[in-house]
Amino acid sequence: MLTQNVLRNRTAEVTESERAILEKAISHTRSYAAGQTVVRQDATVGASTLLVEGLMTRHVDASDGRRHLVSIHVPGDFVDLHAYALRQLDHAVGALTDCVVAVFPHEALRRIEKQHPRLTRRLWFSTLLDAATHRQWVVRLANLNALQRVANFLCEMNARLLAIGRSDGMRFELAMTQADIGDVCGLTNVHVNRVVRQLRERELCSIRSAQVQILDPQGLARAGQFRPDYLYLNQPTASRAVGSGAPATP
Amino acid sequence: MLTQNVLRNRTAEVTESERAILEKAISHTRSYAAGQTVVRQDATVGASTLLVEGLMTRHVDASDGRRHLVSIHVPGDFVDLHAYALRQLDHAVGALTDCVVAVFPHEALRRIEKQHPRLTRRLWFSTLLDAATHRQWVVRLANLNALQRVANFLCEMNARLLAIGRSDGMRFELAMTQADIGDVCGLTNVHVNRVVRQLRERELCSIRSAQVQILDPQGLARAGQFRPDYLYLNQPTASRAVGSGAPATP
DNA sequence: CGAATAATTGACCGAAATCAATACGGGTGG
DNA sequence: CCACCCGTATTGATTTCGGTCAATTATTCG
Repeated sequence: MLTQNVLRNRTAEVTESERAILEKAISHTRSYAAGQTVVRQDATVGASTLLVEGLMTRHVDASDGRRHLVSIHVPGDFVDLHAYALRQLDHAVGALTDCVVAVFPHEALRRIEKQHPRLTRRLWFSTLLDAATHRQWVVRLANLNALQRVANFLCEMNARLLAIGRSDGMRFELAMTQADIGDVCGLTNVHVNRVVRQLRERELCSIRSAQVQILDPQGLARAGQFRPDYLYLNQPTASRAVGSGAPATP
Repeated sequence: MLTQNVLRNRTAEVTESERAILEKAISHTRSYAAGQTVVRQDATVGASTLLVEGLMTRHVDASDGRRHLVSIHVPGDFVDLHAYALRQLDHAVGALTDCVVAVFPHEALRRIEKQHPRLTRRLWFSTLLDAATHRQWVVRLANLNALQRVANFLCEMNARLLAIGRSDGMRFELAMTQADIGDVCGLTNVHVNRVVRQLRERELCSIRSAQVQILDPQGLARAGQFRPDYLYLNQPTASRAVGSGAPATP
């Protein structure tokens, strides 16, 4: 069941029959090794990618060889669905870890668009949630300091992985190097390292060999000013809003 | 003709008949004074807003009173169209300058969705372009220094205003304070001021009483690593890609 | 085991923030 | 018309956060 996690991390849960329709739209699956480019920037693409296993990035290759991350994806994410409408991508798609993806030819998506308006709407909806995540990244980068950014990012990944059953809320695998985290948070690997140490010293969380152990969920969320509602996630269990939420005197 | 600029800044130009359909979906127009909140965060909204005149922001109100900008909008932008599908907003919408907006009740949009799939697709498309702009903001914040960020932002605004006829490519009005620019670029007002001075000294551009005068378009774009293709804009005239574009050895 | 990759730590530097004071500009009201 | 005010812009002095450079230690994996 390749689509087992599709949209599962999102408020709009797909039904069983919709899942079946999606399964039929898959032309094939493919594996990628960590570091491989899945879709080259500026390529005109004829298919969209559903991530089944692993982590993928969306990034811009800078002229100096650096890689500018704009997005990270977990299993169940439709990585480049928006390419279906945009035709041309403004960024590249790559495998951050070893990955398995399911490929949806745009032709099949076009058929779905014609025949299943309800499902189509959900797919579109998921692109809007991508945009919401982008906005969270903007806030993180523009307004938080190094420690806050890393804490915030770890909370985000915890929430997203929790929604697809890849985290129990306290512990999850995150196969990213400190340099990768730096790319996400706009920091150097060296400084990420220092921040990670601080998080450990403050007993908020610890990272050891790609395992993130959250010691103080509330404290980590507070430290990262993390508000899960941003992501419009299903919260299967715990961790609702943390910092009192928006007061906003009317 | 309130919708005169709608989607005009985008690749997908609407036809005259589509414009007429949109006009009919407007329930009323409204004016807002600079600084006013148009949509409060977490409000459930029943209408979406097309900006007709002025500049609007999308932002998160932080607990410390600061305002975290995630987006800026120019005339012709459907500011919160995505709220139509999301129902609930993850951020507030505000008037940065005095504004005029056209209000589209979601009921009317629902009618359009039923009867005009082609137009519906264009509207959806415009939300994807919002996401593309978000991605550009992420890159700007994560990877550029202060001078590059401001230069990049000015190029973005120039390109977007050019597309709707509010810039001639060399000069445009930008009714933002240096503190506002700082909110966009993740900088303090003080440092924005220093950067603006540098831009003037390097003869790239000058800003005087809300008028941006671009002295060296190529140089400014280079300084800001600006690539207009990000925004999927119609380029009515000049300024195609600047820095050779993606080489990407296959 | 040994090579490569990743993490860690220290010393030093530099970009941007902070704090603080001053100048400007344009609108208001006497 | 001018004086006053308030928001904005400007500039300097100082501090701090994060980057850079460099070396060392762990891990991982073939």
